[in-house]
Amino acid sequence: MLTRPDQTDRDEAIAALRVVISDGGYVPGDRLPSERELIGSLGMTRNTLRKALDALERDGEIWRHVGKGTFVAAHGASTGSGSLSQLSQQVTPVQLMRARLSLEPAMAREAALNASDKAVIRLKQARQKCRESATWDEYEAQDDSFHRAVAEATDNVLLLSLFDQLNQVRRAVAWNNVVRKSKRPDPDHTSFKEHDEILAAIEARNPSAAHAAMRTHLGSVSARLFGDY
Amino acid sequence: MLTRPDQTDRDEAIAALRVVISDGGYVPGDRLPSERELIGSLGMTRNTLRKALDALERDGEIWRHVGKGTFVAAHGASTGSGSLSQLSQQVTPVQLMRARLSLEPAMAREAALNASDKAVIRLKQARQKCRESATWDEYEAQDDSFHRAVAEATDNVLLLSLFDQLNQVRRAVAWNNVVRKSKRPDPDHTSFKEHDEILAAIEARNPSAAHAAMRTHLGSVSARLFGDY
DNA sequence: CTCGAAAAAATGGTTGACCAATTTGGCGCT
DNA sequence: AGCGCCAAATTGGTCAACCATTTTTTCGAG
Repeated sequence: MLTRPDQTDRDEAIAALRVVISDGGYVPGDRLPSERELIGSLGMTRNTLRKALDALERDGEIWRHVGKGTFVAAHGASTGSGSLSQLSQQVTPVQLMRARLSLEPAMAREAALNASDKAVIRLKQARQKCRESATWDEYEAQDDSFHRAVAEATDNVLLLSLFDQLNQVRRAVAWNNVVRKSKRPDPDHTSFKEHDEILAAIEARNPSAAHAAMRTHLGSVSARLFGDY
Repeated sequence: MLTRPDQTDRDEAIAALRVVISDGGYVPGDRLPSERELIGSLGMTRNTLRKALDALERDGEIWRHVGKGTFVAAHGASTGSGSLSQLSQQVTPVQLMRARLSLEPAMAREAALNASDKAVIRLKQARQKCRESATWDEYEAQDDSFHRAVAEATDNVLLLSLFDQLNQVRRAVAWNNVVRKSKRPDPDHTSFKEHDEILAAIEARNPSAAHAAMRTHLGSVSARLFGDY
C-alpha cells in the first residue's frame, strides 16, 4: 500500500486533467487537446494519461470517441451531490479524521446497545484477523473489516450505509507520508489493545464505554498521523 | 456518443468481476485469481480486464500489488450502500432517528469548533426563517435548512456529504402518522427554543454545549414521534 | 537433512507498435 | 469555383512483448 506509484500517478493525473479543464475554460461540448498533446504538456506517459481519462470518463466528466477526440461532458455527475471520487479529492486528511471521530464513537455506542450475539462473534473474528495480519496491507484490510463489523453491529442500515460512504472516501484519500518501520504490525501495536477494549465494551453492552474506547482508538490513530492537536 | 463499445465492455467487465467476488465467496483479504486466469475464465482481453480492475481499485473494492496479486478490500460500495431509494425502503423511522442522534450532535460539536462568522450568520437567518414559517410544510423545509447550515458550519465536506445522504433518506421516509393540531407551529413550539440553544452554543464556540443542545433537540423530536423510550 | 543462494515461475505494470475510426488536404473533373 | 474522391494525417483503442516485483522451486554445500 505504500508502494503504489501507479495509483498515485493516476490520481495526480486525474487532478491535473481537472485543472486543465477548469483553467482552460473548457465548457461542455468543447474538445480537449489530443492525447499526444496532453502527454507532452502534462509530462506523463500515455498509459498514465489514459488511465486518468478512463476514470474521468467513468465519472461522466468527459466522453471520448475514436478519430474524433475527447470532449467535456455536459454537467451531470460533476455537480449535484458530488461523486465519492470527487469528494475524495476535496477532503483533507484532517477532515476525514474529524468525520471519523464524529461518526464512529457514536456508532460504537449504538453497537453496544444493539449488537446481536452473532455480531459480537463477527467482531471477535475480525479482531483476531487483525492480530494475525502478516503485512500492513493485510492489517489495514482487516482493520477495515473490524470497523465495519462495528457498523454492522449497530443493526441500523442507515448507519451502515453512512459508514461505508465514509470508508470509501477514507480508502481513496492518499496517505502518502506514512512510514513503516516494520513489515507488519508489532505484537504490541496500540490498536490491538484498543480493538480489544472496543470489543469488550460492546460485548458488555456498555454504550458509554464503547463510545469512549472508539474515541480513544481514533484519537491514537489521529495522533499517530498528525501529532497531537 | 452513441457508439461506445469500449465503455460498455468495461462496464460489463466490472459487473462480471463483482459477480466473481460475491459468488466466489471472497471475503476481505482474500486473493482473487490472477489476471491471466481471469481473462481465461471470463473470456475477455487483458486490456479490458485491467480497465475493470482499475475501476474496482479506484472504487476501493480491491487492491493490487505487483508480484503478489489482487485482493478483495474491505466491504465496498456494492454491498453496504445500496441506492438511497432502496435504503429509504429499508430504514425504519426508529433507525433513522438513531442515525440522526448518532451523527448530528457530533456535527454540532464540530460546528462549534469550526464555524466561520459567515456560517453563524447563515445559522441565524435559517433560525429566523423557521420561526416565521406560515405552514408546517414551510417549517419543515426551513428546519432542514437550519440543520444543513449546522452541517455546513462544520467546514468539513465529508460531514456535509454524509449529512446530505442522511437527509435525503429522512425526506424519503414516510411520516404518515403525524397529526397536526394547527396550521403552523405555535410561537412556543419547543424546537424554536432548542434551535436557539444550538445556535447560541455554536456562536459561543462551546462544543459540548452544542453537542448537548442538538442531542436534546433531537431527543424532543424523537419523543414527540415515538413517545419516551 | 537443513539452509541459503540462485534460478525459474508467477504476478501485476509499462511500452511501443500497430489497429480502427474520423478528419483533413490534395488532386482531378466539371 | 465547386464538388467528389482518395490518400494522408490525426484521433483514441488494442495488442504482444517486455519489465519490475514477489513467490516458489531447485540445487549445492555443509
